[in-house]
Amino acid sequence: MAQKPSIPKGTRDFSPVEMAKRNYIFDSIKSVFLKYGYQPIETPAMENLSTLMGKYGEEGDKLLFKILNSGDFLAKADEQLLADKNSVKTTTQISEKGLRYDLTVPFARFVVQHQNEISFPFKRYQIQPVWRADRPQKGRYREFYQCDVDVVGSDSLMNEVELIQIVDDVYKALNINVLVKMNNRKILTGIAEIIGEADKIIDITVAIDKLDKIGLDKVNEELISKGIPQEAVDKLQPIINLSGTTEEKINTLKTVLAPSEIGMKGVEEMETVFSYLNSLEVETEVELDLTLARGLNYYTGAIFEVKALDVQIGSITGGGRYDDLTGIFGLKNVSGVGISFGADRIYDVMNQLNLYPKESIASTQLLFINFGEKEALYSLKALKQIRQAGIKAELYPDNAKMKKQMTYANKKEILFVAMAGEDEMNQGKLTLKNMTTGEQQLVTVDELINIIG
RNA sequence: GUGAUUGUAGCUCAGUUGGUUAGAGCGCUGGAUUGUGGUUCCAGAGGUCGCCGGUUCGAUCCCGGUCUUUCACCCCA
Repeated sequence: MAQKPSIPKGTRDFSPVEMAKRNYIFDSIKSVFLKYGYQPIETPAMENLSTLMGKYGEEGDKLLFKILNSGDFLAKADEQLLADKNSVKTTTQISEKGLRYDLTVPFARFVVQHQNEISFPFKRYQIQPVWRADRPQKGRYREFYQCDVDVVGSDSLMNEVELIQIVDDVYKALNINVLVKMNNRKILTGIAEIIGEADKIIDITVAIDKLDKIGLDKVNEELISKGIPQEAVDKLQPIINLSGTTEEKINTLKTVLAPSEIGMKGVEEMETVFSYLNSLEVETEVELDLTLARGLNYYTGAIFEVKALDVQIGSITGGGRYDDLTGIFGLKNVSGVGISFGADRIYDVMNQLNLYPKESIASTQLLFINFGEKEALYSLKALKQIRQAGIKAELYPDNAKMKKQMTYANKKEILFVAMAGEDEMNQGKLTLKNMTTGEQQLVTVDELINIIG
């Protein structure tokens, strides 16, 4: 027990059965991305720390996994800093690489670095793991997969509409009922403006984002504790409590936000997106939710979040518009919009609701029993033909006891077993056994392909 | 990072108010059945009771530390 190997906290192994399920999810998502003309890219697991640091706020810097420099990494470290146990400053001297924290920042780096090879608008998708040094919890891991789709180099709101269509397609394909929540950072900025607290925009959004979880009273308490005057909090109430249809909400916002130019711009953007969604008859429900804030600092326009309706879990997809992400890396005026599907949470939802089609997770369909060298060769020839017909089939590699071979088929949930011994070989046929019913019949290879395929 | 919580066979869990050989079910291996699995019956293997240290004549049990699990906060997919 003690000597047993283990894996780091918050990481997981995936068994063949789990991989079949995960691949079904990845493949479903990927095929939707491809259908809309997005192209895949990959970036390294590790980035230079200078690329990563400062992009996710102070909190994010702490959650980055840092990689120790190779060789005698302490040699270059400042002795005074070491003596002072100054972890933050020492880190910059002994570590210059880190594991990626998300796919968006590496993508921004990619776009800037390859700007001359890329023709804009650039539509890419990226499915890779990311790492966060967070404390693991349910649905929360230190290594998990993100499936990102982004468009950069286009301001058009058509992109926002397209992303929602993609969400609609993906979750229809996976058979998960979802609700899309949408908001706009400009509206939030406008709200902060009209209550006269423009500089407190982050505190305000972080607080009202918690409305669902902690309730109105606590949200107001938090606002006050962040130094927002009671008067401003009062002014905020009708906006936080905004209800009705999307149309009604937008109309209310138009009057409330009239004094704020940026706020009105946000309302206008939302109106445009919703009108497209209506005429395109997107089936998934899309709701305007002003309490949706998303902590990320770089969103500037639309903000999305997708929640599963039948399972209690955090958001399973999120994203938004960021006008100046590449700006940090020196490329100005390139706007992007994208969303990220949380594969691991989707996996949890799929498992709980057991939504996998049988075919998607089936492995071997047919097993040949091994009776010895001559028989195995005969089976192998049949197998070649059977595999060409697209049937997943295998021969048991050893001339083991029948019972062992049958048990193997059982364990692997193989539906058919084929037996070719002397009798069958003489007739040029095979005995095919259906493992569910127990029925057996003597058939030719062609007949077998017909039955199984 | 803060505060809790968990750890006994491959898996799910009993148990010991500190005392000789720590149990069950499932699974695994072999046999009944040397061309027939999933049912049944019989037999067997498998544990330094998470790890390190302390208290004690003696620790799986008590104490401390550490790692791991789960949960809340923070933050987030």
